[in-house]
Amino acid sequence: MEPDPLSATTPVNVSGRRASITRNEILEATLGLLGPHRSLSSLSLREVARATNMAPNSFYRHFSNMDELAIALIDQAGTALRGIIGDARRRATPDRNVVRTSVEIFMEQLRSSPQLLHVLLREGSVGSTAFKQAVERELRFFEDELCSDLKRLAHIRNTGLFEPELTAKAITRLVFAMGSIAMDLPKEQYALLTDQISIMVRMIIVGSQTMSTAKDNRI
Amino acid sequence: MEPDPLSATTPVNVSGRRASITRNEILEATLGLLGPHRSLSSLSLREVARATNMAPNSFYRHFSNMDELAIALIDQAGTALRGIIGDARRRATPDRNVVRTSVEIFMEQLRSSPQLLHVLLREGSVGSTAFKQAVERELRFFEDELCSDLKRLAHIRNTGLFEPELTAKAITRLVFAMGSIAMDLPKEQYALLTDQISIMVRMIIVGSQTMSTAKDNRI
DNA sequence: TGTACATCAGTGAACGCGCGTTCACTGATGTAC
DNA sequence: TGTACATCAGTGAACGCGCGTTCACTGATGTAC
Repeated sequence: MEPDPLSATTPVNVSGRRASITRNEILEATLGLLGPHRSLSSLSLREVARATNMAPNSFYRHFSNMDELAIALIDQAGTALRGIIGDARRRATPDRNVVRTSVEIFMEQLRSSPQLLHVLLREGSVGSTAFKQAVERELRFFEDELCSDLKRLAHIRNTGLFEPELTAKAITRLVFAMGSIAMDLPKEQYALLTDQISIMVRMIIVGSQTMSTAKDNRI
Repeated sequence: MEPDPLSATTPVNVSGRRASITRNEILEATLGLLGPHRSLSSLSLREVARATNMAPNSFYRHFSNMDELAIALIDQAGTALRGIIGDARRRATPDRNVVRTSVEIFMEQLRSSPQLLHVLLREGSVGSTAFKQAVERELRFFEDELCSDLKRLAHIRNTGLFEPELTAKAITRLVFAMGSIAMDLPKEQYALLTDQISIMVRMIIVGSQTMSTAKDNRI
């Protein structure tokens, strides 16, 4: 017999009060609210409170406003995703094509935890300045890591690379833009999109290599 | 002497009622509300009504809800931008580099009427399904037109093109993603961004050309 | 071990506000004769 | 030209609702002695 169905999952005192609320519980609950039609900037403080099963004003014990929560979530998502991609990169064998493999990992992550990527793919275009800067910062981390990879790869293969920073930026932004499209498509199309994105990335890399040896790169 | 300051700009009856309100007035007023921190999906019906200087319920004489207005605005923005780019393309001389010229026109449009581009650059990731489909439709128009251009260009220059559709899609998405970044930067940096975007586009095109003649395009 | 006390995370109740939407009204405009 | 009437775009007032934020309270937990 459960008088309150929530008490089965949440520790509750005799007074009916939540025993304790961790910052992470709030972040997790907020992630769970994100979806194709719900972005961080469209969430209300009270929605987050309901999802966390706490009183609305309890929110202020952990964050001073929704912007602060959003930024915490963006930082967390960026760190998590870079960790995953970094791990995969370090495990990558020279046998497999590195571009293809990386795009596959990215798409797999998109499939398994879309909310985490939602934060990085879709929140950058709206919201407060601090908000957008947090997303930009995370994207630049990706660009920097990718840029190192590209340089190392070019060195190994003994090919040149035209404007490595721009190449990395183009790849990052394009992959994230395509990932944003993917989020709205049925999962059956992920394989097709993985192919398409891989080809696109390959075009940029091949273009960069070719331009590094060309005499005339006037644009 | 103006008893009501608004009557100086808006025809008002003796009863204090707006003489007439056109659909276009509402669209224009809505565009004026958009900015770095304000997207279509964050606007309220009452905000639009205030900006149009009409009673909130008058909104329903023109649109059945905010989504309908948003879609009308997206269609209008897409048509307008394609017109501008199409004109410029037809006027382009073979002397000037076509990529560079097109990117310049795009960036100039971004500078002169950011609100119009805002609708296409930033509204695609949030909002209702119908909403996002409207943006996707407009972007595909761009892709199609660009694809024709690329094929024609390749034919003239007698170069190949690997996967023209994908090439066009990569360019479109990348340029729009970079344009979205540009909207938040001071205008002094537009020249720099124009350079960067031009190089990125060039990388994709050169990559596509190179891959069309390569034997091994495994990705 | 037991007692007194300080701290502070969580909360119920309340607030004022802007929101989307409805209803019935009004008065300008067009139409029939 | 004048009159009677229908239409309908624009509106004032009102509604119920969810919102962010505040206040004072409570009771669990840690600390001093």
